Amino acid sequence: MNEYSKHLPADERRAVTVEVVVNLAAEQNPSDITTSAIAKRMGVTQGALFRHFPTKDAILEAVMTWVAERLLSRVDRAAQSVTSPLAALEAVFMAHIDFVSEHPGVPRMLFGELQRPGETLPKRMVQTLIQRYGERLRHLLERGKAIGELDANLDIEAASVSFIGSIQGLVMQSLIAGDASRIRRDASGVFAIYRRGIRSAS
Amino acid sequence: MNEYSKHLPADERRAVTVEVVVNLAAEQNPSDITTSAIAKRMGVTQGALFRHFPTKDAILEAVMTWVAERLLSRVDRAAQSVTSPLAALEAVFMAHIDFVSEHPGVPRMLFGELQRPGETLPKRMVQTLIQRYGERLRHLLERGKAIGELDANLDIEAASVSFIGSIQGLVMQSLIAGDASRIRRDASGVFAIYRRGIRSAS
DNA sequence: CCGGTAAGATAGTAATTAATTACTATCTTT
DNA sequence: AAAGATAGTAATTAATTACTATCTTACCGG
Repeated sequence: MNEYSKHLPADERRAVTVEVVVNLAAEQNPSDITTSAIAKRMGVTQGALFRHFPTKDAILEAVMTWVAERLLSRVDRAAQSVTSPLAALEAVFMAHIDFVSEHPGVPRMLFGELQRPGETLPKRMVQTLIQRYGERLRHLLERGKAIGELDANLDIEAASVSFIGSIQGLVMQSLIAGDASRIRRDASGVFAIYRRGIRSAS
Repeated sequence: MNEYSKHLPADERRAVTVEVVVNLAAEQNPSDITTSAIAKRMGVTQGALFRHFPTKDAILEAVMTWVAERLLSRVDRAAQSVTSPLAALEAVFMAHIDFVSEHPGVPRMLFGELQRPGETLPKRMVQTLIQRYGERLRHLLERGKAIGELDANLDIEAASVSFIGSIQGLVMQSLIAGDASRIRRDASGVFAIYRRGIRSAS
């Protein structure tokens, strides 16, 4: 009765599909994931996938929905766990790091989607996700500035870009080292520099 | 007698090929660049490519060599233009930003290569490039620490990752906005936060 | 227990990919 | 100007891609 049994109800099959894509993205270039590879990993024939999704892009859409829900809910939970904006930023950072440590393929999928030419739906979903993520960051940064916790002259936009960039840098480093566990190990050191860069002088 | 004329000498043809790949990478997902697309852009048939390169990967190798030479020489020149390590870091940052502004496809190609499974030669070349880049950064960071320009407790490794991450963050931001010129515009603000994060308290 | 249906298998399609072939056009050298 | 070398063409290859049409099986409510 595990998820590898044949003849799953359609919604469970779709859920399994999404998980498999996320797992495969951790192992290879996300844009090279084929429907055959997905089906094989599920223990199902390739054609069977199209019982549940009209196109491959529909699969990617489902994955993006999955990512957006999981990531944003974690980030929001982390932000609400503390009152200080600066502490909230750190909690968000670590929650994000936890997320990408568990799912190393996700940031690479997002980055890959952004590079696709034209206006695909999955690409739009990624843009929306990062935009919403950025709003939360800017909100925290503004609050921190207002209560004097962050530098009065802080460039909010640059701070938001740097925040995401710090995570992206950790992801890239783990790719070079070929070691996903590096992300978590180096995270606190990287955030320490970032914190020093944005907080008030006092 | 321009570069689009037919019947180029082999070395010129190879040089043009590399340039075309770099340009194409700015417009689409680098891992989706086909040999047909490269040939078409050059005004040559697809098969002609294989007169000058044994495989597609050989083309990518040539591109990586091109990138490594250009990027590292620019970075070294920038670092030598000033004596202060902190000023050198800023000069390197801006030189790197200039480079990716002129060649927006390059950081995406590197990132994409790193995601390929197995041990391809182009992938190894990217790892070597970034490793050599990191050595230069760590050297500057150590020097800055030694002369008291940078924070005495600075985590060199984290500072190196953050440096590259800051650039990666700018690249990602420009992808989301679909506007390569954003990289240059936001660069100084992002570096300002980074500088604040690493320099000594005084 | 049985009949209908949802889920999967089988076996295709057309398009695209990198790479190879036999041949031709164009330079270069003597 | 002849002859050899170099560079490019056009067509074709096998493999792989996303997707589809048809047949078969397993499950579930009565």
